[in-house]
Parts: sequence; C-alpha cells; structure tokens
Amino acid sequence: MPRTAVLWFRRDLRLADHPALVDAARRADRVLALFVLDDRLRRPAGAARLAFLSACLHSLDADLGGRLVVRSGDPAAVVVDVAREAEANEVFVTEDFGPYGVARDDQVERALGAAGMELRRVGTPYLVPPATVTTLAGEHYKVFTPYYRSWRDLAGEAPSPTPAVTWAEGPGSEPVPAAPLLDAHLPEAGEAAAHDRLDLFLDERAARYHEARNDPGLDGTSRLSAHLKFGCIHPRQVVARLQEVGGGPGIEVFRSELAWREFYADVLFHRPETAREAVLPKMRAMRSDEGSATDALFAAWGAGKTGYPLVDAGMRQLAGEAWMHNRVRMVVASFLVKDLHIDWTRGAALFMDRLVDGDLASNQHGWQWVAGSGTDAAPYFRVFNPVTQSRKFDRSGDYIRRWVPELAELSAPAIHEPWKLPGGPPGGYPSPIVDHGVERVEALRRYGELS
DNA sequence: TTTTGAGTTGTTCGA
DNA sequence: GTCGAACAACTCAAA
Repeated sequence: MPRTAVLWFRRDLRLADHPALVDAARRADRVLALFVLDDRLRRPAGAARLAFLSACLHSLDADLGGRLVVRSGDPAAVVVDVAREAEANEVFVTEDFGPYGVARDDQVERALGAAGMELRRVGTPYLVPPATVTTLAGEHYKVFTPYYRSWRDLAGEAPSPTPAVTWAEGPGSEPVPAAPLLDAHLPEAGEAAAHDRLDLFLDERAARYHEARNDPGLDGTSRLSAHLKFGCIHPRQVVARLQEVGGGPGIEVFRSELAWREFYADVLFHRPETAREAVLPKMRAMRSDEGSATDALFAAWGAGKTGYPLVDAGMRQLAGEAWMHNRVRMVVASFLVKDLHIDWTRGAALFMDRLVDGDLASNQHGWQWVAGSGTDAAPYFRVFNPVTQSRKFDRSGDYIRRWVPELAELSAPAIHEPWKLPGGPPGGYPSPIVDHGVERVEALRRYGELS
C-alpha cells in the first residue's frame, strides 16, 4: 500500500523551491495537492486578489497535470476529510504567520490530531521567518535598520531542489474557481509568469532600481509583489538570482525591500493587534474626522477626484491595475491621513480591498508609517506635499498623463497644478477638494494636541 | 544601569 | 535657484 501525504497549498502556489513539498515527497510515495477555498477569506480578499488567486490555481493545476484538488469550506473540516479520503496521516503546509493563519492552523492541527493525523509545518514564505531575528536582548526589532543588519546575515539560504513527485489522483475535486469579473488589468499569474517577471527585472531594471524605483512613470520596479504574496516565487529564489547578477546599489536596495516585507511580517507576528491599532499608544488619541462631509471626501479620494493630479493618478492606477507604484502609495496615503484627516485604517481597508498584492503586514504597517503611528514611524512633521512630490518624482508628467486623461494635453510643469491655469483645470477635472497648505497646518496642530 | 548615536522615502523658511 | 537649518521629543539597540 503506497503511502500518501497531503500537501495543503496556501500562499505557496509553486512547485520549485518548496520545502514542504520536498518533505512530503520524501516521507510518502505519493503527494495529494490540496487547495481549500476558505469562506472566511473570500470577502476580505477583494475581487482582484481572488482573480489573481484563481489564475494562480489554474496555472498550478496545469503544472500538476490537472491533479489539484480544490474543496471549499471550513479548513478544519475539509483538510481532515481530504486526508481521510486519501488515507494520509500527514498534512504538509508552509507555515503562515498572519493573525488569522496562525489561529486557523492551530485549529486544523487539533482537528487532525483528534483524527490521529499530523499537521507538519515546513518552510515559510520568508527568507528569515518571523521570530527568528532578535536583538541582543532577545526582543523583536522595532526599527528597520538594525533589523536589516541582522537579517542580512541570516538571509543566505539557497533554494531547495525540486523533487520528483508522484502526484496522487485525488478524491473528488470541485472545479478550480473562475476569476470574478474585474475592471482592473492584472499581471499574468502563476509560477512561470513570476520567473518571467524576475528575468525581465534582472535583465533590464535591477541595476538602476535605486534610481528608477521612485519614478512612477517608469516601469522601474520588479512588479513581483503579487507573485510573492501568493508564493508563485519565493524570496529565496529571488535573492539567489540577485547574487548571480552581482552587486551594486540597485541590487542592494532591492534586497532591502524584500527585508521590509519580512520586517513588517515580524512586527505583525509579535503585535497582531497592530493590524487594526496604532503601534504607538499615544497615537490612538489622534483626532480624525468622521461624518457625511468626510465620507464625501473619502469617496472623492477613492475615485481619484481630489483635484491633485498625482493623488488622482495613483488612485486611478489602483482601479486600473489593482496595483499602485510605491512612491504614489505614500503620497495618496499621506493625503488621506494628513490632508483629509481621515483615520489610516479606512485607507488601509480600501487598499486591502483593491490591491492585487495586498499583504496585511506590509499594507497596515506601510499606512502606519505614513500616519506616524507605526514602528519606526515617519516623524510628525513629514507631511507629503502632493505638488512637490509630483514635480519631483513625475517631473515629465508622464504618469499623470497615463492615468488622468483629462490632463493628457497639459505639459509639465502646468500638469502638476492644473487649477492655476487661466480658466481652471481642463476637461471637467476637479479643482482641489482641500487646500494642502491649510490642511498641513491643521495636521501639525492635531499632532500637537497629543501629550 | 547608563550612555550614546541613530532613526526609509519631507517641507519650509531664510540666508 | 541653491543650501542648510529647523521642525520635538522619544525610543530603540548596542556599547
């Protein structure tokens, strides 16, 4: 009787460099590939991530010769059922460190245990998993730079070889879910697509990444975030390729961005409540606006109709691609928090709903950094000026022209401040919904109210 | 325990 | 136009 192990895929939708797969293949003769459509994750995931996930699953299923078993329901019940049907006694997973994932996996582990089976956590989505890097005092790091110095020393692990696997013909599977209808244009999903993106980045962009990454009009970033989010590629594989290419400032800065992802995962693991609450207790008293007038401002921001071209270009890119350039994420976040005085959690929730790469740790802590409430937060006086940022980082105006067609005929520098044109902004483009100079002072005043 | 140097991404103002 | 200082005070991490 051949032994079967279950490999429960989650955010690790690839076959190469997959430690849980390596272990499963070593300990059993056949591996059953399972994905559980968890009802509790469908709503918060947002349509873009569900669509990308669907495409990842189709790609993975094709790579498995159609043997991916998909089931929907409560993981604690589904995983036990499938393991029973497969007559497996071990279920392998890549460890999940998010607040929900930790609780879910503990529950599944208990359910499996009660049925005489085991959950085996092998590997993680990170080069250096949460709770690995500690200060000399044994605490988790609260500041990025010292974290990064320690992280670098530990991040050298090589990718694991892909094992020969006999994939089990599963018990019955539901169809791989179809992608929800979507207005946004998503990147190609799946393991092969992830490696194509990495190749493109290394060939054309990595060497100049440290400069080009700040220009939203250039495609200067890797655009690997969604693939990393779903584990189509592991950061270990990325770093291995970076090392082949060699060094240089572009490579080094890009690697530090991978470290940011891991730093925030580490912080969220140690402080799971910070997905909702300010890291800095003092900031919980920060005054924010609410009510119908504020709701109207929030809606204008969400629709890309604030009258500030760079802010609107960013929000429209978010609608169009379910993704936003990092520089612009900071600008739109600062605008919501410091110009509109709206609580960062509202903006973060909208991002999580719309982003194809929405990662709870990076998203919430990125917002908190901007809001000044986070780990290693921006100092209170750092208020982004949407016009200055536009002139500095979208100097040519190409990014604005791409996403705000009403302004497509304008050239720089007029495009950065269309309300200053005689006759006002063209093409029905709105005038600014607030005065940045006024609201900046108000933001600083509110900060001053905190003890 | 105490001390010391440092802390992703900015803006404004005045010289 | 360019440049440096000021914008607070605090917490973190290591010595």
